[in-house]
Amino acid sequence: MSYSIGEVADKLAISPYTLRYYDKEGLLPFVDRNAAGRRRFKDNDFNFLEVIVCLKEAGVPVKQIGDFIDLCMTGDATLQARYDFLDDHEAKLEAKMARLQHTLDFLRWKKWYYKTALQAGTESIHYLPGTNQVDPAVHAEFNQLVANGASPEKLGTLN
Amino acid sequence: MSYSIGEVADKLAISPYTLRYYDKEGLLPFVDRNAAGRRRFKDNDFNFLEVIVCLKEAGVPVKQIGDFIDLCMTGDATLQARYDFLDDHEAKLEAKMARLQHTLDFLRWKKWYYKTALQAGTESIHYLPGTNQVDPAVHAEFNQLVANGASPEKLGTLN
DNA sequence: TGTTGACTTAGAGTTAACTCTAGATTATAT
DNA sequence: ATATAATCTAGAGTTAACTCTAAGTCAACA
Repeated sequence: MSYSIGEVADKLAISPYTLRYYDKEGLLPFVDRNAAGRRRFKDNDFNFLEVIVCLKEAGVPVKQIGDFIDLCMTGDATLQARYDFLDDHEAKLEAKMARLQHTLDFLRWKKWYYKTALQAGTESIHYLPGTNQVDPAVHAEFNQLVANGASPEKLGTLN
Repeated sequence: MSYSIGEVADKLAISPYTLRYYDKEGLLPFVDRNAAGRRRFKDNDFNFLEVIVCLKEAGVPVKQIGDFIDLCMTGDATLQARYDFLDDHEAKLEAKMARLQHTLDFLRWKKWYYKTALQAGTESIHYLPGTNQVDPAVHAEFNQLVANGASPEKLGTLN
């Protein structure tokens, strides 16, 4: 079986423009052309495409994805380099996910901050007496609740 | 205590250029100026700044962060809107982290693919006999190993 | 057999988020 | 007192990743 650029675009939920852009940037050297010069994707090409989509999602720049595809086209001499590339980006992705977990924790504490303000009808319950400045103890109070076993993803939930 | 733009930039590990850009985009309406027109950040401003940094990390566009800051400056009438904003972006971040987890799983399976190819000295051990196409059963084999209790983050590790 | 609609290329346009330059002012350190 | 460093604004420049336009080719259907 072979597929047109439009069919592939539909399957991957990305535009034909984007696929042509990737091709221009050297990400799709494996794609065949028919007699009229039109791209014909093979079943095996989806193995490459899912790697491209994965690396995109991982935040790898298009240019570097091109480097990886180059390695793939070169053959067995680059197996180690390809492994190292993936190993590197696995570590980067793990680091990013750890950062995002902290971001999520912060978002949940802020939701709790607003939930309690909402219940009081005013944000000023979190201020230091007689000021417009947030009492640093408020965050500590939230952390205390979490330390005592409360679920952070539930603490800030309304109702 | 008050802080110059350079001191704040150092603390947050972002450039003064970027802070001025954020100010231009309306993210820092709370920052005071001294007699010479220079920005003076207060201790309480760091509460706003850490929200800005958090939303940035969560992938919220600068313009939308500006909308949130506007709500903050308006007062208690916007408490619900601010809660809803954070709730929305919490959900989006959770969805993103789930996608990244799938991406990480894929990266690990590909590492295993190259680890085993490396041990064999050639990628062709994963091809269908007599072709240059990857055997779909290879991925199933990896999933089988994981289902049998192997750790995905260890399976693709060298040594 | 014509007429849609999908495809081709080259190249221009867009957007977000910086990042920097120029020219002026102000603060700090000998 | 003076040189160096930090700050200011307005506005220009950069980069990545698309996104689209124009002008033409090709395929499928009534």
